[in-house]
Amino acid sequence: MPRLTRIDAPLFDLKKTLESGQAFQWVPQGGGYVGVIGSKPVYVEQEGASLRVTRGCEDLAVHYFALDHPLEEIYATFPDDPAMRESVEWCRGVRILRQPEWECLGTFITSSMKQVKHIQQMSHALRRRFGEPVGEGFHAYPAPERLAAATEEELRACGLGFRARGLGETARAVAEGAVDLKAIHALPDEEALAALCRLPGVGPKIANCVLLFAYERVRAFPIDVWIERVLRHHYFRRKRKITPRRLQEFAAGYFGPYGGYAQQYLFHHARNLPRSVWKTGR
DNA sequence: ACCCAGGACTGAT
DNA sequence: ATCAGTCATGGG
Repeated sequence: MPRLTRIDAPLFDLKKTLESGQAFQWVPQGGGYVGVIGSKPVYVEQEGASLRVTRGCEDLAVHYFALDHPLEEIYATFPDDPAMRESVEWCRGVRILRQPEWECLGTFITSSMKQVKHIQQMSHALRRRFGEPVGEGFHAYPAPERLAAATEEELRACGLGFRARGLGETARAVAEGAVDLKAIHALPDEEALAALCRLPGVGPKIANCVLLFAYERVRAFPIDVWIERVLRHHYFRRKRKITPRRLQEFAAGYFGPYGGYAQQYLFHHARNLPRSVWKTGR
């Protein structure tokens, strides 16, 4: 274990943040977590209102864990309703990470119709198989050039199934320069969403995840099966015919300028409720 | 053995 | 514009 440095991390919940289904690489170890930020192997653990991280990775950690996000101010913008209050109470301290663009895009392309546990497995398989070693047995997320050069069979061997084509083709588009992931930062939300949706294997849900988790578009509101359940259950209990399009419009207007944060809290809270909650009502 | 998962895409109404 | 069918895989 490398030497650790303490950094301030008020109003932060490391465990819930890393287990809330936005990043899929972190492995519990020795009371903390191990993973890779950029190209550095990192160990991080929480101790009260501070973090202890691998020496030399302090700045990386502050940026990656978004310790500068004003959480209390963000909570104050949330709508005041029972579902939102319960989610904030349970998820207090969860932060929306700043992940590298390609790493986030790639992993979410593989997320389609997969449970969080499976996404973690595929992500680790891809790193081990194609990622650059960064020391201590860790691997960076494989560069687009590397995945572009892989055959679809090799990608499928990592458990990707039908997602292999999307990941390979999108890797190719990025590697060839047909898409500039950095340039998307300069686009307004709608155009950035459209740009991502043009990539193979990327639709509205995955594009919104990437906008939220890599482009700091804290208003982006990805709607997956869980969030759809939450929205229908809490906000459209009696209405039967609500189209996905209508749900998306409601979310954009109702949850405000930090809708993405609200979404993440609703998502993580709902996923940790007992199954029996969802059996009745619906 | 079944069920479902942080969906996208295609082709038919 | 909606809608069903299809696409693979593995953990509960």
